Amino acid sequence: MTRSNALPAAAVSSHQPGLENNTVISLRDLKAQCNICGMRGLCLPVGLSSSDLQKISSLADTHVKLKKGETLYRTGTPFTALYAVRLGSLKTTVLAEDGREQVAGYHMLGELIGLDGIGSGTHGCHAIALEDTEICVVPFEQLETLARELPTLQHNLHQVLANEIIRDHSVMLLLGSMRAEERLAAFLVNLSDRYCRRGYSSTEFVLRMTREEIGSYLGLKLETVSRLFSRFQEEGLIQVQGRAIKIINAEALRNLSGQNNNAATVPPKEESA
Amino acid sequence: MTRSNALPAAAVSSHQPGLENNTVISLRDLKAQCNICGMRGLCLPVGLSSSDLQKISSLADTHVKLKKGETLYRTGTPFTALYAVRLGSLKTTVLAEDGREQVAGYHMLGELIGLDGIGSGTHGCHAIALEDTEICVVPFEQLETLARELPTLQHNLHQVLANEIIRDHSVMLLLGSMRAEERLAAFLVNLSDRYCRRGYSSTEFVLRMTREEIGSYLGLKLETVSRLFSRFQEEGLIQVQGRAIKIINAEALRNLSGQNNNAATVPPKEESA
DNA sequence: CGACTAGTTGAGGCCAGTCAATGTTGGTGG
DNA sequence: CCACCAACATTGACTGGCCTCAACTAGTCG
Repeated sequence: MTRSNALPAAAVSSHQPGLENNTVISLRDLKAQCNICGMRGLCLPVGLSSSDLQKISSLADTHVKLKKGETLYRTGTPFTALYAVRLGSLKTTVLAEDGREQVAGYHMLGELIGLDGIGSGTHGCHAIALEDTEICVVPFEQLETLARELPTLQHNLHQVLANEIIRDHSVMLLLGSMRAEERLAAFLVNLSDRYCRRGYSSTEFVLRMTREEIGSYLGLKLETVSRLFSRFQEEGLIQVQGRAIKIINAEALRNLSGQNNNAATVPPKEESA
Repeated sequence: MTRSNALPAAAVSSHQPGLENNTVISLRDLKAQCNICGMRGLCLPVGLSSSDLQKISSLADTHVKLKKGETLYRTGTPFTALYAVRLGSLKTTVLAEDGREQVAGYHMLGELIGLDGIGSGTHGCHAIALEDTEICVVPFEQLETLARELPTLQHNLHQVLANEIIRDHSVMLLLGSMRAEERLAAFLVNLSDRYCRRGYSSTEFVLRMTREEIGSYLGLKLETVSRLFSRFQEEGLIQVQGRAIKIINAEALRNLSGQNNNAATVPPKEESA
């Protein structure tokens, strides 16, 4: 639990969030501001002038590096900032009172996490890096202040929050009314879409999480997940080699998942898992 | 689909949302502003001066009455406003692409719904009255404008959004890792708490929804719900008479639901379902 | 009164969980 | 470099909780 307080010399006056085991670095010198950040269109929906982006990027010039397995924040720690994933990926997990833990979401680059802390002032879940990960820290108080000046930013923030609600609803639908094979298919389709949107292959990717973590997210046991991977392979839907996945029959997967791919009529929208 | 355009004479200039089969009435004359509305502390977390409240209440002086079964908004209809429940209750339901429908939440007086529409500009679920219901319409554009002037209101709005995310997470936990009896117990405990917070009995209340709707929300079939009600009664946990519920052994229910009632150490927070 | 909806209860089946044995992979230190 | 270990993954046999199908009851409304 060594807590790094090596704050950058930057003008960010926000209180340092409860980071653990992390290295805090300043990327000011690297000129890694939001307007040259590749994630710009994902993090904050487009529609901001470059001068506005300048203001935002000056907000978020604190960065954090996490090694695989390290924690960005924990349930109950004070909420002070939102976090944008610049590189890598994380899982968020929620805890039941009785100790049961469940993966609430997987987050990859360009996604904003920590939103659930706004309500109570403390984080409502754990965020743990699934691989070496780089995070952009956005002090929330300052974001709120800036949002009062920039209506577009304000609206974007509201959209990000509302999209998280939409995402949660689709997970509820998955958990509440889909069978195991449908859940796993939906999971793969979702990952595929998100990789695709980021310019990666939609058909070949490497899972960053264990079978158990997948199961936790989908409300299944790890053995069930493993069996389904094997079955999907037998049926020619995918090829599995450990965590390496190759999608062979995307259409069949999409049908299984309940999302007919004539959904091309619907504009693809950012939806994380 | 008769659409009432009987807008009140009030100064609300917002475009009328896609209401269906509803009567729109002005309560200006009834002086039913937020600051005398009994729901003030629930709707918008406290911390606003009375003059600020005045501004907000002038925003929300359009009211809607729904009869049982009527729709407040539908999936896909344009989002223009948030809705506060003044009286009665509603369910919201989400639709899968393949037509499957699932109850996403039950909302009673003092709760704010329609939040999910912010993201895409169209509603992401249906909202249907479970009984005769009165709704307070809060035009969202104007709310955003006002939020830029009133930091407290701005923050409250963020909190309401974030609390919805928290709530969804607890539903995900329920659906993903609890057994049928635990789910139903959690449902009853949740209702009990919410009635209690509103000054109603926490031990005797009347369900506003069918067994099927309960099942849909909990990821169970109606027969399972019915059987569990019977079993809970046999075991002396509750008394059931159709939709009338009397909780006999609240502690046992709470234990079943995974929320030990020593959770009195944790400040009870508003959490809808 | 008949038609309809909501709810209860029973019998049987199936999907996913549980338990257990074995195989595979990746990191570490000698 | 390889042996070793721990974590991760696969597969099989069996179990059980919830679903499905079905019959019946109770209350409601025209």
